[in-house]
Amino acid sequence: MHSHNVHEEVTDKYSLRGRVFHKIREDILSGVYKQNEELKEKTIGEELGVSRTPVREALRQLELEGLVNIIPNKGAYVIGITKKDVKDIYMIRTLLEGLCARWACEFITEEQINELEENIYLSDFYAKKHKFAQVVELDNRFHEILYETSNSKVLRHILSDYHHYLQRVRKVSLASEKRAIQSNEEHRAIIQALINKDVQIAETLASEHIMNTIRNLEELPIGNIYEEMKVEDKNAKN
Amino acid sequence: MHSHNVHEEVTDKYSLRGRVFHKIREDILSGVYKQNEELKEKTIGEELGVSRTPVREALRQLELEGLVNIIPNKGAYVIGITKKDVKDIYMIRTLLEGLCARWACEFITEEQINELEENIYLSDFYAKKHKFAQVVELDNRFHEILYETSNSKVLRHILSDYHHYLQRVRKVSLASEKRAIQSNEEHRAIIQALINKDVQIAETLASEHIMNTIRNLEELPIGNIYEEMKVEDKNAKN
DNA sequence: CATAATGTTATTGTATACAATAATACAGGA
DNA sequence: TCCTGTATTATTGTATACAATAACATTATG
Repeated sequence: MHSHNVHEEVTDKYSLRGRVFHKIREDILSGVYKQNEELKEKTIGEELGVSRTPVREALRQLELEGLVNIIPNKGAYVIGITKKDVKDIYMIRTLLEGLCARWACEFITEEQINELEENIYLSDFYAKKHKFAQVVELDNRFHEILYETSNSKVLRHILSDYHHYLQRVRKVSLASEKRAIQSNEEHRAIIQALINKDVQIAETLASEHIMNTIRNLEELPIGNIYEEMKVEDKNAKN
Repeated sequence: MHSHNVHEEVTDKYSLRGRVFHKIREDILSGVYKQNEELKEKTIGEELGVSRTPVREALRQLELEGLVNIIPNKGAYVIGITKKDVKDIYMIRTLLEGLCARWACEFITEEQINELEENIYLSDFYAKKHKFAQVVELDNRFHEILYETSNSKVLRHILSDYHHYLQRVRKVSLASEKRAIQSNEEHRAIIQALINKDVQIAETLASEHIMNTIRNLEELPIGNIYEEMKVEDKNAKN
């Protein structure tokens, strides 16, 4: 998950290494590779038509991202994400999104407000048409903008990491018109608080937005959310 | 900064790549390399007596750690840490250490309590003798144990990353008997709350402990804390 | 038959060779 | 002089070769 890094996301999407990195990450997060599956440099390299070198670099990075466990001289294994990880991340986000909104009150720009408002408008449109892929994409964008408005590289980065990490879960969460519309309403309320520069309200609404997401997830049949999240083996620490 | 990863710290300290990685990281965090300094694969490899390959892998990882900015086909540059980053991390930690203490109430073990109590006892001893290096080391250990007691891989990891990241700053912070002793008192109070399983108090005390650290830092002459943290160049985003 | 030793194979770890790209220096012309 | 184009050099990007290690199978031995 990430790199809880105080870092820019500079991993070039267009270099060979960057492409390999993103490809493997997507395949792990979307369940193509299963828990504990071994990722062999040679095999992956052949699949993607590249040599072992960029694959190795990508795997080393994924190790830091926490998605892969590398045992020296042995191999790289998929770590994946557990139910508890998901729950913990949502709890952490509840706090940090609140902090983000608090800071945003001070730094948000006219331009960002416009972009956020346009985002919600579009999202309503797609939600009503049940085009949930677009809704998820817009939700991504909404939060990314929000993270920018905090004016904090550190906070933006950690939230961005977590948000991306939960991509798969969110796809389920937003796949109903009711929740999608409700989510948009919550977004709208947050923006209004930011416009009013009402620090307390903004923080509370942003926190509650995440808590509502947790609640929404818990109301869904568990199987749907976590079906690809296999039980960890006995070596897993937490 | 780091990988805000939901990951195990598996980077092997004893493999070539691992050693190179840790060496460069330490050199960045301790100020051997300055802001924006270019890190050349060949040069570093020669200095450490290894080829470019492990250096490259290390640099790619440091990119994810947020300590290095890699421009494709150009080079790797030291990012470093700004005053604002430090402040932001402390703000984030204020929230997360509170959450950690809250969770710890449920999961802390007898053994962990003993280890924490021993830790404080020792720390007082060294503080009175003005052996501040040991005090810092024990403070590291104290917080690491605390993070373990949260029973959350995710939370432990992010807090661990931030804590390590601020190593350099904390060395200044704890370098007075007064602050070191006070810090120990705060630690003692936190443990007592954990023993009593008083969730509310534990959370508050843990949060306040971090806030006190910020306050303490701000009372020190700025130069001491940040002297190696150079101004970012115009390309820096935040 | 079970087990230990050994040889074989597969896989990762590291070094190096070559290709692609970017920075630099220099020369020529306006 | 200043600008521009070109050649040279330095550096990174990728592929590959070789070394070290681990996993596996096979054989020998009790």
